[in-house]
Amino acid sequence: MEAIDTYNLTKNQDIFREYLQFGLSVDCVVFGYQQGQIKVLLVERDMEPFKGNWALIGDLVHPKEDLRESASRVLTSLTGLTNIFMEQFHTFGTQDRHPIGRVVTVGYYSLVRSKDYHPIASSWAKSTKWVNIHELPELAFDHDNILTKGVETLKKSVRRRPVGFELLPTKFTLLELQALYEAILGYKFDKPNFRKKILAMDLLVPLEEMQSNVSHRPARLYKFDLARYEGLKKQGFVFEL
Amino acid sequence: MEAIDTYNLTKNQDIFREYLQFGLSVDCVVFGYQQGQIKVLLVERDMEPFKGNWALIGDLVHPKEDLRESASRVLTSLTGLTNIFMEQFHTFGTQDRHPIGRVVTVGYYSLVRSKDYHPIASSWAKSTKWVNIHELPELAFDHDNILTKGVETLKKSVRRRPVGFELLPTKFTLLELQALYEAILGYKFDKPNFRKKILAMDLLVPLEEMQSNVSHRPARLYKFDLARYEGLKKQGFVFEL
DNA sequence: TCAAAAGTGTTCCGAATACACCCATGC
DNA sequence: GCATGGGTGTATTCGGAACACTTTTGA
Repeated sequence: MEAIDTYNLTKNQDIFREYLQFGLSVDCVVFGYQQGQIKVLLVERDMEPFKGNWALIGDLVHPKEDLRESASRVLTSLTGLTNIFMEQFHTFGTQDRHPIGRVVTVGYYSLVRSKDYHPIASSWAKSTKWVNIHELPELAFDHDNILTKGVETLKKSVRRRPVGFELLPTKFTLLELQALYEAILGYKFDKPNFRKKILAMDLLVPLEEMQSNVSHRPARLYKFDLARYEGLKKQGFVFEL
Repeated sequence: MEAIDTYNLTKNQDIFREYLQFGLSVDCVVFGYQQGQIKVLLVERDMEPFKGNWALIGDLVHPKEDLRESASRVLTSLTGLTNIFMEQFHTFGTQDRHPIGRVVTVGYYSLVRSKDYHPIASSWAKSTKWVNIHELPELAFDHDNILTKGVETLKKSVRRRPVGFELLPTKFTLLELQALYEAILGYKFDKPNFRKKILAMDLLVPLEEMQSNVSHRPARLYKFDLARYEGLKKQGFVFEL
């Protein structure tokens, strides 16, 4: 097969037009943390194809819109939240992934604090729900694929970057943090060792505030020191585990 | 701004057509290792726009072609090589990245053994060359961006996965391997410790063969045991450093 | 006083680091 | 012999794993 010049088609608009036939969308794997479980936000489709099926939230990219902007719009329009952690992880572009035409989709994953989230009614979603990532219904299109890859990405990045903090309320106890990591990674940590390690990084600020109304010794609350993290990162520090 | 239903436009082909206006391309950051340096393969553009500028190798994705397939085709058509290591790393889609229209590009990076590589004449490339990643000429389009991100990706993945082996000839000495890692990461390793660590992983097979015609004690040659690596990986082993 | 979780300290082990040193070859 | 890189051994340090123990609250 002969290669087509990637970038010079001015002189041959016909060929160019032939190649300008792709649809582009973004799909977001939105993670939340509830009842000790990592969950993902799904929407129920209200139209064909895949009517009644559950799907990731996503939309076609507008012609005058950057990718990230588009993903951000999708998230905001459905959750009402702005400034959400969001990162591109993979692009899916097999020919047959969309029944209507050639649509390539860019996958983003994002992390939201469940308490901040209040779903917004939308023309394109019948309903939404949070689903445990191990108890998924069948998903529309190739969204199973996308979701699987998104979960893999989360698992990898969570040990290398303090993304875990995005899922908790701003004030949290060390055991809550530990439980979050355990939920994502699927294995247990030793409590004393986890504490030591995480505190040794000096990224957490102990607050005066304590838990209340718990039938056991109340735990100290901490918050994440983002500014300090940014500073350390510049000096070559890498968060790990 | 109102969200458009991502996936159901059957009933509204006009709107759908409006959104099916994207061009899609792949660009490959091809790494090679020569004279102790990590280099990247560039082509000199022979047409406008950016005529005379250097660029990454890439092409528009054909309508009936998967993404990976497309990247593979680009590589093979230019290098004659098949079965090259190749991995998607990021998708670039700002509106203005291509002067002719809205073209989104998917970035792949790949690793080739320089000795195997023999450039193939092509209609779309005037000439090609290997360039040290720290002495780059100005690049066409947003290829500087893409390249920077590709180098970052290589640096990250090289410590976590034995990608380094793809760049060396099949038989190599431990110091060659060490030098490769040093070139990629930009810092030195302690020789005894590097040896111990890499040998302890049990991924290298010592060969009977030795270096010859060197004016010092000849080093033993090793080869990478891919089968063993795949096996260990299944048992949860992670290559590191 | 008891359950339940918060929180601390200590020991042990293995891996990473830092070196010092010897070996084989070409010239 | 000597320069050059190949290759080995060891002492030390540091961080992680394991685990025992004390503390504080509500009921």
